[in-house]
Amino acid sequence: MPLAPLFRPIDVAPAYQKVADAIEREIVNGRIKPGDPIGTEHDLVRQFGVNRSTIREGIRVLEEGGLIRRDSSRRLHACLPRYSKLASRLSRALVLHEVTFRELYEASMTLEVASIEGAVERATDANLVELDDNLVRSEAVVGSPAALAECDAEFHVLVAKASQNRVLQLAREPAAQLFYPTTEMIVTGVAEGGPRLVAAHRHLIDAIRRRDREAGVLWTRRHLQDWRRGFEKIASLDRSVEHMYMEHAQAARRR
Amino acid sequence: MPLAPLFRPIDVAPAYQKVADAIEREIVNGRIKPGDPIGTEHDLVRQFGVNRSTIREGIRVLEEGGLIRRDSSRRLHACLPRYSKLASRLSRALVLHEVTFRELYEASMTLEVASIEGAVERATDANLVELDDNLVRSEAVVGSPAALAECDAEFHVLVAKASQNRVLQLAREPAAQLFYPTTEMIVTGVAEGGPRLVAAHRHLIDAIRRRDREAGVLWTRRHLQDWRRGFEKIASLDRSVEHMYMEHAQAARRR
DNA sequence: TTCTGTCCCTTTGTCCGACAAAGCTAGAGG
DNA sequence: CCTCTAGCTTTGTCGGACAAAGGGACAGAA
Repeated sequence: MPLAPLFRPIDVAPAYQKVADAIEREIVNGRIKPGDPIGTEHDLVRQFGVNRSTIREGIRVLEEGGLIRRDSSRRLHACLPRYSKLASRLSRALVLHEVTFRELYEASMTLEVASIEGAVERATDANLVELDDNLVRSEAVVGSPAALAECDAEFHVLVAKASQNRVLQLAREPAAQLFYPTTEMIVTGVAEGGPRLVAAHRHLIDAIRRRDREAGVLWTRRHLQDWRRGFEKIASLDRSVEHMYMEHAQAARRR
Repeated sequence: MPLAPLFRPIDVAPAYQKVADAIEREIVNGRIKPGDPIGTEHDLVRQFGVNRSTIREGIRVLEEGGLIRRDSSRRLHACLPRYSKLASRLSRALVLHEVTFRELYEASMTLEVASIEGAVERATDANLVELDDNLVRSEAVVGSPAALAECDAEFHVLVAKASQNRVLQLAREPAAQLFYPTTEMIVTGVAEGGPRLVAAHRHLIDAIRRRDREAGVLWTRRHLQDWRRGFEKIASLDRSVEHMYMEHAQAARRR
């Protein structure tokens, strides 16, 4: 018979973890604001009363979590975690969990439609300028799959941004990052892929400008279905996202 | 006139970063599989030819990224990043970016509807057993706001799980984590809140069991609108998520 | 046999001290 | 007032050290 649970496990976190937690707490509850400097390592050594090596391990944890950064002069300061970095963590996780392209497609259908709906409703003139600019650049590289795929990824980021909904913006990003490399492959393999992609973007911008929700949703669906048709010429939707796709996300994260 | 670009910038990442990158690469591209042991710190010192302090800093980075863990005996091994941990990173970021409850509500409306649609279409018997079990436990604690809020959070995780779409599962989690504390406040403040919540869950399970998509979407909408009405009795939807809400997520992550 | 206590080796967490390289600062010199 | 150089500071890395805890092997007790 197992023992009755008389004691709860004791909290014995290593010192570096406690250092990280302490600093994190100050940032998350707002006592340290984004941009505020954290002291030097030596300062932290004095404040926490532990060795510099221990402090440094704690700093690594916070740095990886995106809560603190070193500016150009390597001084530490608190900062707002950046979406693209967080999203690439998630993309990495999705790859490791071997999600299928079907899951990506289905989730993106939902998320991109929601994005366009928000954009149609709330896009500002500044958003439209960015989108127009993206369209011009896309048209210029319609013959170059890699560059076009990059423009496509940026386009959808801009649409999400135009929705003014940061939760949505963040939620769609991981899946979108995994789409990106396949777009390049599809545009390469399917002759009319590039022009169709740019045409869809044009219709989407138009829908946003006219605040025409129906058209926005319609063209988003078509755009994604185009991706799907193109993808299915190359592979099955039930294939899991493969490891090699991560290399794009990795390169993006390092920037 | 600027110099012709004769040289590319040299990669001058610090050693600990290179260590982390090297190990990450092996895990992400599949040469090290989840569960595989990483060597001891001493092994890594030998392999990379750097000091143990440097190795340890690299390990912290990977640990925080969720790519490696220490098992009960503190030995290192690769592992699959856990959704709840990643999601709480995102929740933390959303709090720091001071997103509004309106953004949360709008995004969740999309994500939870998509979840239920997937669940209605693909839920297995095992999923239904879990949901039924959750319902029973919810009914038992309908008078206790904290416990009920926890059940509610779990319920929606289970629905997302039943959708069999892990991308969706991951995408909805950050917003859901921020909902959780407010649910407790609402159930506390609004008398009929608890019973209505449980009733909605019952209808949702019923819709999943009958594979009735319309009903599923309808009751998800109602459920969320209930939350919204309850929330608006307490505060404005345009208020930003506040720092104190993070404490729940923090506690969850530490587990 | 099965459990327990002991000894030893390994591994981790932490500490100390040190040093080169790069940034920053302030005073010297124009 | 501006520039340049000589410190001082800070970071990244190194080497070595030690206590605590885990794991394994082994002997003795129930």
